[in-house]
Amino acid sequence: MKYDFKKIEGKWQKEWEKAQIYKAKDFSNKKKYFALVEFPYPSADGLHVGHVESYTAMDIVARKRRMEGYNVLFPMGWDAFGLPAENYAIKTNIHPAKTTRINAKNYEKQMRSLGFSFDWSRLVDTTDPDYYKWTQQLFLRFFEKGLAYRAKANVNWCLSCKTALANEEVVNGRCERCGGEVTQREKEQWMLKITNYADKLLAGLKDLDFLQEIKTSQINWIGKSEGALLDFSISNSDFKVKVFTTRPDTIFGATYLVLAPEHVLISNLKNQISNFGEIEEYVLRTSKKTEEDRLKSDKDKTGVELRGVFAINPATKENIPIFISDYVLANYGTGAIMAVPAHDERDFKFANKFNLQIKKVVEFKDARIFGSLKSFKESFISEVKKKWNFRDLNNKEDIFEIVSNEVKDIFELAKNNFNDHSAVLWSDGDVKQILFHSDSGENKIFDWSDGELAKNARNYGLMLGIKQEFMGWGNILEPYLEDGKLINSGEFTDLLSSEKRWEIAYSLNGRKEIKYKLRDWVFSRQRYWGEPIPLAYCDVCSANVKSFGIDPKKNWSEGEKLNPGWVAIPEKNLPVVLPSLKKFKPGEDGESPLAEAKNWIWIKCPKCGGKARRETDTMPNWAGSSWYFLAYALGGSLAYKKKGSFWNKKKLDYWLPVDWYNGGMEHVTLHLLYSRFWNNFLFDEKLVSNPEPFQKRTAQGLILGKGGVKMSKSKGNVVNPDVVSSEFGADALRLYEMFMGPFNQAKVWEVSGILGPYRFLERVWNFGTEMVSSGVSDDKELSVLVNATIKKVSDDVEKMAFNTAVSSMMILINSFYEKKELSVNLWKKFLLILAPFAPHITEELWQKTSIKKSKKIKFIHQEAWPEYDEKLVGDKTVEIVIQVNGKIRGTISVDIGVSEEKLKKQVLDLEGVKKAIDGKEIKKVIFIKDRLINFVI
RNA sequence: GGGCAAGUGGCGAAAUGGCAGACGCGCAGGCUUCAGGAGCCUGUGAUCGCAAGAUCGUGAGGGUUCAAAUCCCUCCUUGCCCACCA
Repeated sequence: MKYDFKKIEGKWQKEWEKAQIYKAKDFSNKKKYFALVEFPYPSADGLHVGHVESYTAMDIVARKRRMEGYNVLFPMGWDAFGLPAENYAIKTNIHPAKTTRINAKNYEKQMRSLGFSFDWSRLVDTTDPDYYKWTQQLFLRFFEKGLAYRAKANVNWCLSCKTALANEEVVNGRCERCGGEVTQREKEQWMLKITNYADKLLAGLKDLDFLQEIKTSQINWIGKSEGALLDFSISNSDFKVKVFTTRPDTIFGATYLVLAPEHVLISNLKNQISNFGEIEEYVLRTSKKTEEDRLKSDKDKTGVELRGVFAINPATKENIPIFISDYVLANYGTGAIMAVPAHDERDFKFANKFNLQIKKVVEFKDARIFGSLKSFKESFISEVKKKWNFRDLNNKEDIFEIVSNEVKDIFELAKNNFNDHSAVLWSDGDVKQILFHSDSGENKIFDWSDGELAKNARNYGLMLGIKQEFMGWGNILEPYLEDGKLINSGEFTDLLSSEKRWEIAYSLNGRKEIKYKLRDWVFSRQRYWGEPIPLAYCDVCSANVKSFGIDPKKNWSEGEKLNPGWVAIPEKNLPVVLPSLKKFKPGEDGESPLAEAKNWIWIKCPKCGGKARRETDTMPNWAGSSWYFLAYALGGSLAYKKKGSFWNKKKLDYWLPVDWYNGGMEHVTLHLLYSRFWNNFLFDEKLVSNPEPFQKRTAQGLILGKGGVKMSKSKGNVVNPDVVSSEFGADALRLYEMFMGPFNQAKVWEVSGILGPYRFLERVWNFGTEMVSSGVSDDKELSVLVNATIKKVSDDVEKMAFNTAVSSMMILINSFYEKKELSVNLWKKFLLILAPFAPHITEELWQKTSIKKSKKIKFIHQEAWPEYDEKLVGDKTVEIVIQVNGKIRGTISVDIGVSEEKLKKQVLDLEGVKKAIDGKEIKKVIFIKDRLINFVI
């Protein structure tokens, strides 16, 4: 009988669907397991092979968990708001809701045909008004608690289209559509105060089982840094400049200040600045700078000095110049820095360009001693290696380095151990000496604090890449960025910079301050195809809030107090449904397309009954995906479409947190951070019981097209999973994607690669239909191998080492073929471990074997995951490697657990070993039980 | 410029201190077949050798170790993410 995957796959997909075996039950005696994959944006192109990779992996996990007796929730949905649907609508005038519906249907069909065990009854769709009603309601919570506020933020602005652009629409600083120039333009927008949660989002990571690189990217994005705020007075003025620095210990080396071009001090000091015209011009120029220009000017720092004014360094009391430059950002820290060119790379570059004083205030704590290997006798090298941290720097001159503060001892040792080459040893530490053994046989010691002598020493042939500042002469060539010993620092001189960092700050009336790179989340988009922001603006209420201040009788929420005039649409009027429009294009003046819906905009103010205008901006894509996992737990569309209360904390408590979340590496910063932020906030609002939504998070590697490049329509290298599965079957496609390579690494799609897994399935089919019979009893060797494979596959799935799991099953079927027959018992175990990977073929073959069916259990996917017998995993005998001096001279097969003595006798009698040892004395024997024996001669 | 990965046969890769190249693709040969982009079997890192076997071999160089693809140092290359974050 031929392996007819088309017939088999369709048949079982229908049967499973009929029996509803993947439906998750709220509450159960079984332990729950929530397996989550990122829900896709249903594009017109259909499913991508990258989706298939992620879904197959988690499908395997979900199926295995069910077999292990868990109550599993493995849901799917549509993250359907987005730019492509909107752009398509602009082009064709077809409503995005319609295209979305068609695309989603196609996605569902494709996913079903691949046999994923999703619980389709819980499907969610972010563009469903019944869904985004809750997205809006949750947003209003942020608003009511004062976590949403209006502020000016930059948007990408196309000068020729006169519209705001999404980041995706800006390509190399130009508009994707018309190729016009893109600049930044300020616009008032809604912001979410994610920075309030910066600390929680950082601390919360600690106990989570995320891949380390994912944690790192979250940590870096939050970017916590601890610094000091310090005041610099301005000479002849009452104004002060506050600077933020992480290195207050270097303040004695602060030789100038730099302000961001937007800094208020500039206008405050207008009358005292003699070159104000020049300053104004610079400010104007930088404000016009596009992203592109800034990239170009990366290397070359620009700036202008504020002439006529000076700041006073609070540590040295010296007058220092003030500059403005766009390398200082207005919206980080205080928008002003103290520049320490000797110890900061950017300040160093700037100082060199403008010829400013560079003052060194920190130096290396230990001595760093360099020498040339050729200069010293073996005895010196071996002695030094024993006592100190010796590193061979592997320059052509064989330079080594020792980091130590025992310079004197090392020099003492060196004196007596010269070769007769010219010898070199130098140090930049406490003992500033150079030992030198000249060609004429003379030993000389130079004190290098004496610049002249040291220069002479150099002429003897000492220059082997010595950095000049180590020698204590000449200019500083590069800044020293690390901690070390303070110099030129008043009372703190000779103390350690790391220990005195805060003391120095406090002594100058500074205070500690924690800053984050993380900025508040710009939550407005000037777009049609997103959730309307459920707020309205009312002039009367604005005046009321402002004039009454905080009047408790008026019942103003925090958000309404924070944003005078802005009032929430009441819950009973949600959802605020997107009005249908004729034109979807963003407005010419930077307004959202919704501003064109004249009938929709004007409403009765929910607060005072007057005239109010709706917010016309919509929410960003990230909104709907910030809580979709909660919607699944709450029952999905069936639940949110039903009247009555959708939010059910008992269900959330049961299912959350997500036990395992897998998705793309491209979403491990923003989406992950945003959804953790929402969940943390909902926890504070007592709407959920865990601050952290995801217990474990992993990521798959990209699947690339030919030549290792990203798959894209324009390159014509997109692989359609439908085409592959109609030729080789869903099981073969699933297996191939798991077999391709390490799950978390980027992999290149190779058409011919699928043949291996396909042939494997054919072999499984042929063996199962022809060579398994009830008359055969368990073969001993095969029992052992089946056991080992169960263990291997069980472990590998947990590690996401799917490629080696598949290969171990290939090895197993190859061994079955070698024996030419197999017992039903072992065959069933094999089918069970293969079932999560290839659900259809295993179901068909399972049904063909003589199995007991019960009312409850009809399918292989309802059976229990096979256990392995630890005693049967290994063989009774084991191959031991025999080495002589680390080289392999043979192997020997012995009983497991054999002792060193016994093995030694046996091994030394072997011809090959005798020959290798050649009668020499055995100095040492290394014996690793059941692994290896190594004779050192 | 910064951060994070990764470099192993003709190719995808395995081995995370203990027999480098499992498993698969491709290739070569054999069996079977009217036929095959089918199935089964055998071989397949390089060099030398009829063979047994020997030597070399995991981006380059060095170090630690009885033993290194694996750990440490320096450098090179590629990919991804981020752009002056004090």
